Amino acid sequence: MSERKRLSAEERKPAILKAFYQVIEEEGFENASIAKVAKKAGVHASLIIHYFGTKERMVLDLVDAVLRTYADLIRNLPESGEPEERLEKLLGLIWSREWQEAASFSVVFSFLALSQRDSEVMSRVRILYQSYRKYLMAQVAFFAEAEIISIESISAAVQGLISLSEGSHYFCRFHINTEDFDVHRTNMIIAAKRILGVKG
Amino acid sequence: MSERKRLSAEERKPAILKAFYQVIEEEGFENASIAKVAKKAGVHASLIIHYFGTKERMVLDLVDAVLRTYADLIRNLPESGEPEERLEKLLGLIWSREWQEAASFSVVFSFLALSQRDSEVMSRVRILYQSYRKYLMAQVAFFAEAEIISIESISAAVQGLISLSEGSHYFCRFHINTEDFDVHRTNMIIAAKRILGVKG
DNA sequence: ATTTATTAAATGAATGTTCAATTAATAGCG
DNA sequence: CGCTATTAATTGAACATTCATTTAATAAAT
Repeated sequence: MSERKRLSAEERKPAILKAFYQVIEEEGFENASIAKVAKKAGVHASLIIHYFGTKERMVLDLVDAVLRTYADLIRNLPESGEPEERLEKLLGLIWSREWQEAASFSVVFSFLALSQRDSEVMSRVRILYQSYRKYLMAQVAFFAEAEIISIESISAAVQGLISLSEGSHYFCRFHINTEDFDVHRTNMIIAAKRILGVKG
Repeated sequence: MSERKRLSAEERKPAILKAFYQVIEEEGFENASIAKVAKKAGVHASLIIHYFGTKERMVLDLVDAVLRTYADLIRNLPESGEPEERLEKLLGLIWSREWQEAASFSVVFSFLALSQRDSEVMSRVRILYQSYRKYLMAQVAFFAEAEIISIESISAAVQGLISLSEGSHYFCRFHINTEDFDVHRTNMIIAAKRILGVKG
């Protein structure tokens, strides 16, 4: 409840975006009005317009921020190390709690729905997946080269991996119980290894 | 542009829901107002309130309708036949165009986002997944019994299958090109067979 | 004659946005 | 240092629209 005021634009804008994110999480994208965001951020509604111009642009800025979270996760995936360890580390990270909780389900799904109508959002999401795909292609090629996996096609294996991980992260909440997360993780890593044809 | 009027409640309500669905698809859940739905359905806004009481209930009715679409797909999955054929048929149906296009991405994702705040929606979605899971458990058990697959745990395999299929249906649009759908389908069936340890 | 479908008109609250006013920090200059 | 001019952050009040919903009236079918 600190009544701090007079922040710089550089500090205020992220604070507003954070408030926006929280409002979406709590009340849904369809109910996240500028007035509510302003209240949550502790500023006047017109300040939001002053900084973002329109609500539309604020949405786009939040989309960017959320996608950046995922881009950072991908950027921190292992690029070096011995084949076996690297593979273990990779799968461990994809099914880590950090990935699972990188962003609110509610927010992400609203943005993915939005991507179907908004070509700006769509293209940004696609760029993200492209980098994920590119990274996995390189790694799977490396694992195949090292002969610790057995696959027919690199791109097919990568498609399988991405689909499994996305489905697993977003839909497991509906078909497993909350306390089964650890079991689920283990199961998914087993499934991933099967898709990759991990030897041994 | 037929100016048909005076439908029975039985006919009008689904017509309104269809219009609602279309408005969500075109303009997004957050912009789907009663006024727009009324215009699309060719009726007065107050008629919508008359039939559904509140917008909230109309949303819930549409959620039900969409979930019923998926429930019907699950209900029509094979329950009999020789093991090999049945497995092929099952995977073919999961990755059929019918499943892929069962409902609009935009609508489904908005509803899944909604499920995070609305316990009514959440419980209905979970019930659907439960029936999907139950069906797959029985089938996978059958395939294992017939020894055409090799798995450690039935529930782990089923979790893998569901995750793969969901991830594949919803996220493939972001990491593959539109014209690659057939290749994608093939790849996913291969991945599914690996998860199941299909022999031969 | 009664029920049912449908509209008309009006409601207050909330929407995103504009523009001018106000306050606080910063920089220039003696 | 201190005074002042300028810039930047923030608010206030008003805007026309749109929102979901209510109540009463009308039209058509039974």
